[in-house]
Amino acid sequence: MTERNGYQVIAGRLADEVAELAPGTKLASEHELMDRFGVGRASARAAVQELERRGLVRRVRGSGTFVNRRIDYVISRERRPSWHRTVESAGAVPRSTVLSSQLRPVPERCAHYLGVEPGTEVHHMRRLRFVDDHVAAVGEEWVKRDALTELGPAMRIEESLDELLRQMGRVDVVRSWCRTAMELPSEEIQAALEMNYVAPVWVVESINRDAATGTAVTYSTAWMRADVIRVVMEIGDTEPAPNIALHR
Amino acid sequence: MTERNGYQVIAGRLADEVAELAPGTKLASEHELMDRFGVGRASARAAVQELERRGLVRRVRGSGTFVNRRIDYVISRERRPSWHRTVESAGAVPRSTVLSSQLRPVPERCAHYLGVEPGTEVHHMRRLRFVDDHVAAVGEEWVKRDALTELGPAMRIEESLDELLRQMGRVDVVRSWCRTAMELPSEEIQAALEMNYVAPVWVVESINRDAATGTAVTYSTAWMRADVIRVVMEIGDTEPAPNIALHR
DNA sequence: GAGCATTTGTCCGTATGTATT
DNA sequence: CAATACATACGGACAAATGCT
Repeated sequence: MTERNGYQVIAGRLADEVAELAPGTKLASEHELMDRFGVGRASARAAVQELERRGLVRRVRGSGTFVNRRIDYVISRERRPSWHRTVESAGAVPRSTVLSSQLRPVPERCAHYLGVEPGTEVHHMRRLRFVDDHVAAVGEEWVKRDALTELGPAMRIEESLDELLRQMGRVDVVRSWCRTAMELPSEEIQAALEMNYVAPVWVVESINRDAATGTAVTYSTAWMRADVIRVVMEIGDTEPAPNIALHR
Repeated sequence: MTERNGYQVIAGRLADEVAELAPGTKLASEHELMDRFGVGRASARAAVQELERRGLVRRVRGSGTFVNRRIDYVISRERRPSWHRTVESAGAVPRSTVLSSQLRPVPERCAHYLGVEPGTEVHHMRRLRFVDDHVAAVGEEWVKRDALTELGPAMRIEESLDELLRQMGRVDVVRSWCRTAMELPSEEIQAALEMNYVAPVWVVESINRDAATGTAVTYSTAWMRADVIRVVMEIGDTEPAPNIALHR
């Protein structure tokens, strides 16, 4: 008698093992799991899919199953989130590419946020963010022209927009408003995030304003893959405890 | 020629249909889908499971597959979230039950939050929340004794703790700090939420303080099923636009 | 570039278990 | 008790992507 099996039991066992492995490590293939646990392919497969649902592994057709790494992205009033710093401090390799950068007339909703007439030309930028060369997020940013004369060449570097505005434009940008939720992505976003399946993604909208004048300067929306990023959002005037371990 | 199929295509078709149906409506069974789309059980099943992953349906063994309803739970600095009001305004039926209510010595972390000695006796309460008689959330609340002499009998009613403190205790409670994230639930929480599978849940921690004195009065943690509740979190001093339709 | 083995993705048919009605 | 419906499982097959030769 081997033991009572069931794919849930196998998944639990594998989950324990995966917890001990470094991100990127390759797991046993479905065939190997079949032999190891004495089950059919359906069960072996179901177990690994269970791990995928839990966000513990990432599967690549033709290649294998790998231990996943998820990064905490903390959003709070005070903190200025930097993609590179966040990813690096998690021990991963950050990268970002500029997909497009140009002047564009603002769509209606954005115009409202920035407090300008719809159709006004503002800087518009799309960026892709990577973690360990895996697509993690796409973002869209709108910047009023009076905050910055030109955006294109300056943004070649891997810097945050806030940083740039503080240096190039002489604006002290502070977060004015931010909303986070999860949604099913549009097909466009899904394609940009290279998701070949439908799953909820984080949507982070934010408005930054000039600390001096109080007027809105940038509006941005970011879509983040939930299997790569875990958004943690904090509201509050007090930092309650430094030693909170949220995710074991 | 019928058409090219694939469970993703079937799922897409079904998703469109489900969008038109009222929450609670029963879907066609897997057998019926087999006949309708001319596929095997595996494909019909995969399609419906896809809808479940998207949060569009809820499946009950022995009973069937039903159109799901997900409720937005908005957390912001200003707003005092009321379970009953939130659920009701979404057109659903709220309910909550008190699992336990007693004086208990605070655990370490909570003591730190409330600013009391570990082991001090405070009110402790566990509540279960329902939406349309489906388990939606479990919460744990800690209240300092000086804010309220007795908690038990008063909380039989379906009211918010904030409300009670404002009436019984003469305390004006304001949200001081709040953190939201998603985590894989512990087995205990999973059981309380009646989840027979493992999936991430919302974790909302918050500290409320007396507006007058500024000292912390309550600390609470809530775990919410992501298939029932969608947490939206807002940080900000401005309400940017009244007409934002987040979820189509 | 072509060819090949590996690995996951999709699908079929069938069967049995288990909860609900 | 019986019918229904979802959950789990087996074995087999081919497709598609990847990586190596």
